[in-house]
Amino acid sequence: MEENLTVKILLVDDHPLVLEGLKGLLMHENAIEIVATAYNGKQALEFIKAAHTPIDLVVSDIDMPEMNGIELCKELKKLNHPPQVLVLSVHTSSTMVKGAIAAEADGYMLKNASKEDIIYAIQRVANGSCFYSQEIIPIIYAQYQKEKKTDEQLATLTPREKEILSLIMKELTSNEIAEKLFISRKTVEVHRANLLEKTASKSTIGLVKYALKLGID
Amino acid sequence: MEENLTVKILLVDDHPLVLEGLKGLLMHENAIEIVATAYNGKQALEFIKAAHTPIDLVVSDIDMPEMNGIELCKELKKLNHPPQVLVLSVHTSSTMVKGAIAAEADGYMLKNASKEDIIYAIQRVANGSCFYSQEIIPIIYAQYQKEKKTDEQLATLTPREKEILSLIMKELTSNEIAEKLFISRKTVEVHRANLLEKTASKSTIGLVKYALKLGID
DNA sequence: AAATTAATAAGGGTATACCCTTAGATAATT
DNA sequence: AATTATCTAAGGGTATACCCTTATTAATTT
Repeated sequence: MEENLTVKILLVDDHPLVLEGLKGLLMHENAIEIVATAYNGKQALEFIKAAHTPIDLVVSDIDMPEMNGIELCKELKKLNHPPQVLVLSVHTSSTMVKGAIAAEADGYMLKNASKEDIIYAIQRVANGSCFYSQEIIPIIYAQYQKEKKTDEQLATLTPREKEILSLIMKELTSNEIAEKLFISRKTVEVHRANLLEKTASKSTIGLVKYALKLGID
Repeated sequence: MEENLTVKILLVDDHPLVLEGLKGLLMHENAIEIVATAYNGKQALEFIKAAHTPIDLVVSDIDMPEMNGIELCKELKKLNHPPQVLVLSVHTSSTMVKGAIAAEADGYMLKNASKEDIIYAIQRVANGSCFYSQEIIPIIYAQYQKEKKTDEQLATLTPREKEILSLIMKELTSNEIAEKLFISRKTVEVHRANLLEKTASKSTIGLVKYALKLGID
């Protein structure tokens, strides 16, 4: 992409079988050159740092001894010219997916994908795009569904309560809220008490947590 | 999928040209039958509710008069046997994408996609899977990158401060924290004051907002 | 050796939050 | 017509949070 047309790849997986499988898959792609393989993140990182030929793309497993794929990705992205990183994993758990995204991985591919999908993903990521298995989107999706449920709980708050809650969130005291709304401090306190009860909070802290879940900030 | 092999589709878009384009694209797919088209969400919803033939898949634009695609999706998913919904949009903004996900859309496809991708997406969603354009994942991705940045801010908190912050988040008072940690209430208050200063918070409310951003809850 | 940072503790003071109860006015609902 | 929900207000009381200052100890860093 930058100077040479062939994409230089480093494969990282602690299972020799998987490495062999990937090699077999990519062997016939003539725009792809597998420069090296590594058995864990540490080994991969050392190779990249010492390499005379720059690596364009790292395809890495997550579960590995010494240094896992997410840590590897984080370290790689700290480099001056970071390679693209495609994470290849069996995990569909949200923590893994989030971890990879937070580590700035350019792609997250599930290992049960078809040959075609894997080749497609590698080519996409190698070209500077990203690729995420469709299966992982419902995981992020689940996150938003939680919010949706609490959306209905918000409906149980009266308009005035919502108004006061949003002022509380702006770090206003009861006195300041009273002044702003031209009502008594005592009235504000009644609303606060009702808010605490409705949200089952022990203190304003719980209230703030509740409000943030609903996107009030 | 359920009783008939052909997927019954309703197309929704306020631009006749787009409807024509979609029809043209899907015309030659013999597993697909375009049952009807609508110019906005309201029209589509009315059609679905009145239809004798159940609709398997609704392919809808977002920007439309009367009722937009996200509202339509929300309403559709409230039905007893909700159809699959594929949102088709020009928007790459995170609010749109999040909105669609929250509305339980089964797919989000960008309008600049290729013919093949559109057909692939429709078939995937029609089969009960989901499909999201790869381009939208970095949008959700951006969410997690924000967290990463604040991650470094957390490092400025001392271990003790982090410990106390997490107890504050559990709605414990200074007294309760003092008892738990076998230290004086006054010491806890010093830590609180330092936390407020470090996080530039006016009160505990700001502290809670800060902590939640970092995933402490 | 000196300086900085972190954790600890304390006293005094004010404002705020939260608990309790009671109660009037309005509007919507049954 | 009667009930219910909402918003309003108030008094009294306690606990908590937050402000100010000062100070000792230990560990780390310069």
